[in-house]
Order: sequence, then structure tokens, then C-alpha cells
Amino acid sequence: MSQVRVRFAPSPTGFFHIGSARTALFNWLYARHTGGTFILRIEDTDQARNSEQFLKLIYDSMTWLGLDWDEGPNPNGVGERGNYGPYRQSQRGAIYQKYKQQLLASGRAYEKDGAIWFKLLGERYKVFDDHRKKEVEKVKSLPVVIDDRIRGKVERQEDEDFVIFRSDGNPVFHFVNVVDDIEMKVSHIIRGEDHLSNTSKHVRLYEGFGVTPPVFAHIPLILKSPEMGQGKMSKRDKGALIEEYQQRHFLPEALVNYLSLLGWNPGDDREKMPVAEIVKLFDLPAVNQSNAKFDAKKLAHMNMLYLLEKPPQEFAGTTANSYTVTTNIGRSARETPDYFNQVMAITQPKIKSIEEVGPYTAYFFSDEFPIDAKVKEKVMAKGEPKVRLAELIAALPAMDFSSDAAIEAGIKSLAEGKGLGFGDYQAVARLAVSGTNAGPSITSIFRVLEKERVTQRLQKLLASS
RNA sequence: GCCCUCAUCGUCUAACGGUUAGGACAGUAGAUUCUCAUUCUAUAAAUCGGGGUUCGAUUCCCCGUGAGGGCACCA
Repeated sequence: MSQVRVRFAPSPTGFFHIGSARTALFNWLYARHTGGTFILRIEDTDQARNSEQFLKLIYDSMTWLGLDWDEGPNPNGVGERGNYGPYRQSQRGAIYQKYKQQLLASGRAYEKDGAIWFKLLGERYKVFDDHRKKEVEKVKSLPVVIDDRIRGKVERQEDEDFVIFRSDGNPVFHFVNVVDDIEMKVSHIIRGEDHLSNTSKHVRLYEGFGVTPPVFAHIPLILKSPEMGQGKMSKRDKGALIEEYQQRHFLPEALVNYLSLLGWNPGDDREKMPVAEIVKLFDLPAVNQSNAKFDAKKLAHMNMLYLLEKPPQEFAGTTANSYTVTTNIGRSARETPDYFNQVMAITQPKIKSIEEVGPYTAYFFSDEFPIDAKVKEKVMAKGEPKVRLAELIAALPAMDFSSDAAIEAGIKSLAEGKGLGFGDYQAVARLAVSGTNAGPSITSIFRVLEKERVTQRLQKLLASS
């Protein structure tokens, strides 16, 4: 029986950020690894900045990534699950009042300037603070020692009383965070290193409530890559939003795998691992202490690896879902699935991301495709392409289109009859049927396009050049 | 300004105090395939600086330096 209870506590005040996703992921991994409980709690006390749109984005992004939660609001936003709710802080006002009264009653909180302050224990003295340009009251309190699972022992002095309820009556983050973690029986707090300095406040609050603090584990931050500048990834940075990866049709399992490797490793050289394997191996002491810079290229590579190994019908399905009926490719996926699947089967081994599939296969789904002028110039300058085109057109009616091998044999025998090679026909034929110089093997393009369309396209190029 | 954290190739990272400092991405050069992509082979690339401790330091300690974070009636 595991008693691990971890939570991810985002606030719906902006887009779902890659750093938040990684924090959610590490919590989820730890919960799944230990057989514990993963809680989603919504920290929506900042009423001015909250929005339902961002709330939905949190549910959608986590669902997309496969980070399912055991307690918290339901993914569709209606109702919630778990025995420690409500799971939205905006609905927990009564609980916060109760805890406030407890501190007031025990003398660990007091009112000043209309706000409620938490009272530190120790001798008081006044000092001028250069930074804030005013005199402040300090407290000689004992240092707080945190035994962090990732950082080791961290000691910090908390030397000023701090606000727990604003003068508008609303509780502040530090207070609600601690109260909720107590109420929800959170056993391990796994969060970003940006909270490490806040932790001393939290520990003092736990003490004030007479509760033993949970285990803390502060994970490193995700920083910008060198070409993006300095500092931690912010919402404005390219590639910082989960939504963006979703829209670009990245595979969530690839993103999860990549993210898991930012600040953690399995202890050997393996990188690409199924999520079940990561769950099995993940543990807090193995998490790194230093911040990691985000590398979009490595993520793209990981995405390609997952794409290449996907079963063909799954790949076709994923691609179909990525394009709406308003596009040629999307219409084909719904109206001529057999044809669509054939195109996807020859495309999958050649591309690196699903967002490439549309442009890469456009000529399969419309006879109106652009001819790359540079490629045309190059192809037409070499040898006698128009003669080859004419020869190919003449040979097509008798050619066997039943398989790639048959087509290859057909073209080869044509070439040999003229004392030429397969390559003498390949480039110009490709230009005619696809308008470009990159793509699946010419034989498979022929087979999928079928003889009639191939003939038409060859004739069209011959006529226009 | 005060406080906290961190420091190995460009990037992510590995290395019981004893290794020719390993792997991956990105570079570069070749090979292969009908193009492109994949794949394969090779190649270049790092222990921030200075002091200690030790027979021996990437590893432990101290000081610098650099990077990141926190210092609110934001979360």
C-alpha cells in the first residue's frame, strides 16, 4: 500500500507552458512509479487573471500528453472526482477561513493595514532595506532546513512576517498552497526550482499549523536554447507552448519522452523509451540538479523516431485526424480511404513530422500542383529529358503496374533497349508526376497514382516544355 | 542590494576518488538506395578559473567567475 500523493497545481492565467508540462509529467511519473495518487488542483485565486479558456487548455493539454489524474476536476470540466475536493481554490474559501481562524486563535497571525500577516517566532528588530528603500521589521528566527529529495539539505533564514490574506480578503498563494496540501494529504511536493526560496515560508506555515511538512523535491528549470537568448523559457518563446506541438501534430509520446530526459535519465545510454518503461525507472534521486536548455532539434529527432516505428494504419489514422475536410488531403482521407492509406504507406518512411505530410503529398490529392522551377531547370538541362519522356509515354500502355517491382522492371527494360539506365528516366518522370525532386520511390508513386494519371502528367510536362 | 540553487563537448547527458572522459542531438566527410529522407561508417568537439585534501580529483573542501531562481497585499 503506497501512500504517495502528489499534485500538479497550475493556475489558469495563461497558455499551458512546456515547463509546467514537465513539472506535471514528473509528478505523474512519480505517482505512477510508486502506485500513488496524482492530483490536479486548480489554483485560481487570482480572479482578475483567470479564464475558463485557459482552464480548458490545461485539461486538454494534459489529456493529450496522456497525463491522467486520479483526483481533481473531470477532464471535460464538468464535476470532479476524489474525496478531498473541491479541487478548485476558488471554491475552497471556507477551508481557508478555518485555517486563518486557527492561526489567529493561536496567536500566529495578526491583522495590520487591513491584511492578515503570518507571525514569525523570534526577537524583533528594525532595519533599513536598501532594495525596497524603506524600514522593515525583521525577526531573528531559527533557520529553516529543508531536506530536499533532489537538492539535499538547503538552509534558509525566513526573517520577515508575510501576508497570508490580502486586505481585499483573498488569501495569497503561499497560504492556500500549504493549506490545500495539508487538506489533500499531499506527501511529496515536486515542483520547479523557482519555488525553492519560497519553501522556507511554507515550512513555517506547516509549523504554524502544527503539521509535519511533506517531502520536497525541487526539479531544475527549462531554459531557453542559446539561439533563443537567455533565461528560462517564457510564454513568448517559440516552442514554449504545449498547444503549439499539438497543432503541429507532434506525437505526444515523443514529447513526453523528450521532456522526461530534460533533467532525468534512466542511468544508462537509452533515450527512446516507451512511457511504461520511464514510469518503471523514474525516481526522484535520479533527477538532475542543473537547469536544462531546450533543444527543438532533439525533440524533432525524437518525434521522427516515433513516427517511423508507428504501425502504418496508425500513422494513416493520425495523419487523417490532423487534416480537416476542407483540405484536399483531409477530404481524401474520408472519401477515398484506400487511396489515402496507400499514399501514407509510401510517405511514412520518408518524412520527419506529420506537419510535413501535407506539402509532401500534395500532388497525390490534386492534379493542380506547382512545378518547382529550379528543379525543372536542372532536370531539363541534363541529357535529353524530352526524348525520355516521350519514350516513357510510348511504353506505358504495355507496362505492368501491378507492383513496384513490375514497374521497375518495365522502366529498366525500356532503358536497356536504348542503352540507358533507370536513372535517365527517374528524374524527369518524378518532375512530371510530382513537380519536385524529392519524394517516395518513383515506382511507388507510379503504382499509387495509377497508369492513367501518370500518363496524363507525363504528357502535360512534355507539352509544356 | 540581500538570499537560494547550479556548473562535463554548441545542446541533453554518463563516468564506487583510478576510464584512451562514454552516449545522443546538432556539425563535418564518406558509403548505400531511382530522387529526397532514412540508415551505415568515419571525424571534430568538454571536465569554468585558482587554491587546497589525496599516491591520485570531473568527482571532496574553500575562494573566485559564470548561469538560473527568489526577495510583493502575483501564482
